[in-house]
Amino acid sequence: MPNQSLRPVTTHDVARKAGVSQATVSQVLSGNPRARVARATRERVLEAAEALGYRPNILARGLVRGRSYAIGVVVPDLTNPFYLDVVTGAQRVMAEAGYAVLPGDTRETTPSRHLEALRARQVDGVIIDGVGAAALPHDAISELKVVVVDEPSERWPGVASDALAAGRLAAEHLLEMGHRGLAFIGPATDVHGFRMRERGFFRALKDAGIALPHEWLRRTPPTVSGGHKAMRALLALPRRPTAVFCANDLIAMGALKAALTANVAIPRELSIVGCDDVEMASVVTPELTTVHISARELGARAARLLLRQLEGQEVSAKPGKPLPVRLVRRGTTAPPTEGTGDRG
Amino acid sequence: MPNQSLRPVTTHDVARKAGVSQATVSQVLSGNPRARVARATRERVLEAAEALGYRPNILARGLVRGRSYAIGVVVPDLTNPFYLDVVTGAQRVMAEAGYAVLPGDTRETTPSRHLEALRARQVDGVIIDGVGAAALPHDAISELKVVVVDEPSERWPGVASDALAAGRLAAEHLLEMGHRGLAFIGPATDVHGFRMRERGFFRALKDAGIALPHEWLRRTPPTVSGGHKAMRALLALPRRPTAVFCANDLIAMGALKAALTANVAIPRELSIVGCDDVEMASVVTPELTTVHISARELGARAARLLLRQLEGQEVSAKPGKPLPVRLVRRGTTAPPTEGTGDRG
DNA sequence: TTGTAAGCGTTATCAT
DNA sequence: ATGATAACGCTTACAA
Repeated sequence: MPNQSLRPVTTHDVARKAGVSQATVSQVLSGNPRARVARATRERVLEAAEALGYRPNILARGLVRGRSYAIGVVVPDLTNPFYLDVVTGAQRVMAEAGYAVLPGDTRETTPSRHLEALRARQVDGVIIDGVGAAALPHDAISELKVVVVDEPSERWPGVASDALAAGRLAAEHLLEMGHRGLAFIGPATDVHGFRMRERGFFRALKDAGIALPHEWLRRTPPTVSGGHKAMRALLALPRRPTAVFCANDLIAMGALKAALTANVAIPRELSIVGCDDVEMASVVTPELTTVHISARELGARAARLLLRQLEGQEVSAKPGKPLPVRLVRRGTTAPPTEGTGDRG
Repeated sequence: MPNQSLRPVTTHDVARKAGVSQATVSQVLSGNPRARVARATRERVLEAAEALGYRPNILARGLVRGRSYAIGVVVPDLTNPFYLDVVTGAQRVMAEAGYAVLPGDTRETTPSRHLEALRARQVDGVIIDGVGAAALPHDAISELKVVVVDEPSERWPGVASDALAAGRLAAEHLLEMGHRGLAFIGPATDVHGFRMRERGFFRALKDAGIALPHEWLRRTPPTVSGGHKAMRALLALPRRPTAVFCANDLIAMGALKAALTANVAIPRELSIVGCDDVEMASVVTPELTTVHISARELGARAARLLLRQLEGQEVSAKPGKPLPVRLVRRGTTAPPTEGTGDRG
């Protein structure tokens, strides 16, 4: 039963027990590559540490090394499973490297304020996703290694999903099925990822020679209730679209709910496609057709990129290959039915 | 533009600028209540700090005070919105008190290992929810302030929801509607909260003089896919129940999905009630009848209790009043229909 | 009222 | 190969 006392075991305790100096203990235990310690001594130290139940004080280590071995992850909404997965993905790779992750969202605070708190904790870096990093005050992140997700930047390196393709895939799927009366629901935002999804969608429409009446472009927060409201507004219109692309699955599920509640047959009368492919997308009924984006992989990539920086490697801000996305056909899309929707 | 250099501003820098000693700066800036500093000096220090953009190094402070001002929260699965909300609730109150929260789940690690990592980070305390704290090795949490959620313990203080009532409420609702062929889907677990939900349910059945055939008691992981599988098994039985209580909403939503997929009319042929009332419960179709438990409040209470301990107050392990729960009637429950289900 | 100094648990640079 | 020793940035007696 190691460490009966209340005071945590320190290198001094280990040193005393092993009959060596504290410095030697540190050499052995800190994994210093250039540590030249006699085999026998090392053994003795290791044993003593084991026996006493020694665990290094990461704070103390951080103090002298000037790092905290912790990073922050800032997302708009942890309640959105997509962002949660980004965090989870990052957490897994950071944990392996011995880093802690401080996740936080900006629902009840501003990104700047959040960054502020993170810096007070001396985090070594941050991963920023979906909060419009470009608009951040320059000094909010000085002294910090940064990786941005889904947002090109010449200040910081970043990782991205192929958001443009996501929007295009959605549009092409609907177009191929024969839809011509297309609507879009998405947030009014400066968040690059969302803008690209939107742009991809509209470009594909344009390429197909299709225009979208302005009342079929609905702005709404990227949440379930946002999607719900937007769909209700859409359904109240004199002319209804035959299909709608939602900028994320939360919106799509809210929209689906609203449509179902209004007794609109999905997908017969109206097709819906989402984006993200969160778990719930295949739990709702009918199951949501959506564009799959691997949030965990995105988070993992961001973490690896951040790690490279933290380890002192120079990392270019030049964007790498975006994470591929793919359409997942499920139950909320079908060819438009004769006699329903917009007849031009 | 404060702090152009790369080196973070320290109390020394502030001291130099203000023309006082570093110790005085500390007195002013550390919020020491017994600090006796001349008004003029204090002003000068504050100004200098402001001008330089000083921010205290929480790690260094922690090192001398012997605390890290960080806590851990351990839950089984952050992907479950219920647990996420517990974390969020805790995070809000901890943040106000200047504490960071390190959330983590035990999907890919054991609680012990996780606690281990947390201790290495010198967290000051942990909130443990849903991972069977009772079974934790005693020394995994020595030196740590602990609050357990939904688990009575004479070692640690805790907060709890009224899980017993949750199960009972579900049963009574079904019973009142006239159901007699009742099934249960829940995890095989030693997690107290789940056991109580189950016990509350079965007690109410017993009080009503109703027994449940053993094949209608399905054990499954508390996840969507777990619920899905369990429901499929239930539907494959020669005799089907007319209603089923699921130990949480994830199970319930999986079960609902499976039933719908099998063309079982919900709620006409089969009633389903869940537990937790996560956001998605009212997004699926039909909307899930469930028992509402305020996860955020639970997390907030746990945090406040932990805070009290961290501030040195003795906190008894005696359980307080459990967080009340309430039934939310929605679309997945209805009286049993003649001619369907178990006719005894 | 202010400054000096010790020390928190480490790491890392030296002599030895 | 090992042990003093000086940081790291801060708090907190204690001395002036």
